[in-house]
Amino acid sequence: MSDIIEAYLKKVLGHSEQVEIRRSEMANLFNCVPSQINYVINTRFTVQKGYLVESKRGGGGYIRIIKVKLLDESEMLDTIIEIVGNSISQNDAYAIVQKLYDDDFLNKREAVIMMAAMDKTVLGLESKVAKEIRARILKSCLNNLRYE
Amino acid sequence: MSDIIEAYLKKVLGHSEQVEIRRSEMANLFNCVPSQINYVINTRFTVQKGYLVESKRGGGGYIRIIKVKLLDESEMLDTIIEIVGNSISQNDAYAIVQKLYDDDFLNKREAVIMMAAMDKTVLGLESKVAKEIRARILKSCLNNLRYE
DNA sequence: ATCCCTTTGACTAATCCTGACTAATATTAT
DNA sequence: ATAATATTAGTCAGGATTAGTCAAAGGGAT
Repeated sequence: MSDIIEAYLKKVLGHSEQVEIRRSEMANLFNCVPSQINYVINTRFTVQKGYLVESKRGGGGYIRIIKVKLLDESEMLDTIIEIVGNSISQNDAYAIVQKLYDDDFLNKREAVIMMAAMDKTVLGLESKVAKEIRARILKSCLNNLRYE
Repeated sequence: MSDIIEAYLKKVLGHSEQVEIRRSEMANLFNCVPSQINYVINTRFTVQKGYLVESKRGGGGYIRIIKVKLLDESEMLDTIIEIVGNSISQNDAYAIVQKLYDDDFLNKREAVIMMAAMDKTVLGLESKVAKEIRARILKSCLNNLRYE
């Protein structure tokens, strides 16, 4: 079933940059529960695979899937994300950003922004928690730099 | 419906610095209750999105929406940092980043990085703490871009 | 028999719409 | 002047409508 829904969405995306659906309509169309649509999207339309997903709840709500072009560096980002893991110190995080800057993947301002967001005093909190949040921030930034 | 009203107002603001409406007339025009106009204004025309709203009740009453003008860069950053305060929701933070992008202070990648760092799921569950961390991240980023 | 992927549905969260009630301002009457 | 009335906008809470989460159950391959 998930494969069928995936195929349907990819067919539409074959001749269009994006597709916008109403979750309950899709569930009706394929005779499944609404949350299955979420499952398909979460497993088949990830950013690693080149898709962005936006949605809105409430009246006139929607789910929008957008096809994006992944950069050549996408695989390198996978490696770095794996290295980061679930926790990282400020020093280690800065070293990664510095490396990305040296390799011309980030420019000066981009590096400055990332470091500013991962600053020890900015995150506050107890060191262990800060390191976990920092890891999530770093991975989130890298994940969102995969495309265009 | 809210989207339609929003689009109408933005269209007028597209070729004018401000727009002045009469609430009941708008409600009539779009065939909705008057308080829906308030809803649209409160959710779509916030300071975070770069709008000021003035109004007057009683005879000859009105609602006026004003697009805020760009000041010089440093002063603009001060204003935004003041708006951020000690706590900010993801939606409001994104609106500010979007505004900075629209005004060409940030480019696409920079905006994407900042949003990625301030994502709700990235910062964690406890909403109150997340909002405080988000405010510190946003202010830190802006302050570090001041002299770049 | 076990493991991994899929399916399900109850519960949660976000957004929108509505209307009764309140508040401010202007106008008219005394 | 003051008071009463009319005319406007603001607030808020509840209901409706949509999507998200998560843990448990199902099912097929090895």
